[in-house]
Amino acid sequence: MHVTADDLTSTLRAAGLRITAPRRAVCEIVAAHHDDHLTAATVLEHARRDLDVRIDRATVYRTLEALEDVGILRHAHLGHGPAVYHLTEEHRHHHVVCERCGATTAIPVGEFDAFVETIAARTGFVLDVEHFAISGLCPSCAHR
Amino acid sequence: MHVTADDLTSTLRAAGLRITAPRRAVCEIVAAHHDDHLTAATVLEHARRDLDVRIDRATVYRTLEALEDVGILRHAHLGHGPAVYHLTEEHRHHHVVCERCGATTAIPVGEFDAFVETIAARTGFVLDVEHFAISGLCPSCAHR
DNA sequence: TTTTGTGCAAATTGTTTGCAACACG
DNA sequence: CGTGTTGCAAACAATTTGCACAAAA
Repeated sequence: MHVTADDLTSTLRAAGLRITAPRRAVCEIVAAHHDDHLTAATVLEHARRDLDVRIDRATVYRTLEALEDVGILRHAHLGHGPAVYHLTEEHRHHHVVCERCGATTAIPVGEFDAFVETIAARTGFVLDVEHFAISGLCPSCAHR
Repeated sequence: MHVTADDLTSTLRAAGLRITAPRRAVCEIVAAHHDDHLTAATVLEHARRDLDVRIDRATVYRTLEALEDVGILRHAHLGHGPAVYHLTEEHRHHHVVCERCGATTAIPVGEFDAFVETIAARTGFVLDVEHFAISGLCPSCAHR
């Protein structure tokens, strides 16, 4: 089963944080859209539209940050534009973004393993390949 | 020998662009700092300090863009913060940036070849690994 | 009732754009 | 001279911050 809004709020509470209406709303949205590319703006939108709650954008950022601090959420940068958030548990693929048309494609994590290990062996750096998407040209844009 | 400021201005001129004082200054700076991590702000700084020329930031961006359009310059995003520019000719390595302390390390291009080919074979995407730096933890930050 | 969290508004950072004046070719 | 360029100032997008007020625990 997937992570639920309650899982998220409990984790926040366990970390000594208070559970407020805005926080609960953000948790619900994050849980409900675990496989989307959630941005802070999207969360705000969902709060207003789906839950009919109006939260300030600063609060959205702060709540997302709290969830990240607690370890259940992460954000990634897919090219330019806003950061996208995803549950740590759910993220089982990386992204490649077409720098011309913006199309994104998912790449299974395993595809990166050999590469990450090579770099670790050579440089000592432990890569976090998913934090910044890799740029490139999608098949159709590449044909030009 | 390295690319000179004249090489840059000639290329611009060959593309039908006019050579103006600001453009010449930017070309000189780019040529002189071919192995640095030049940002638009840095270019501006050098223009003012080293060349005693005051260029507007919009002009710096436009000139850098012109150089990119002409194919002799590229920019990359090393984590957050401003884009860094480098001569196409000179760029013989990629970067990995420590997400904790910001340290960057260079990785020879060859290190990526196998990976880029695997992705191309599997997805048809032609990766441009250098456009967005890869995030990670440097050896010392990783030990925590 | 004492912290912690919220909304609001303003600040920040990096980059882009509209436009009138300007100058290369 | 005429079109490409510049500087300026304002617009932008994403995110952050300061602060008085509100509300969890």
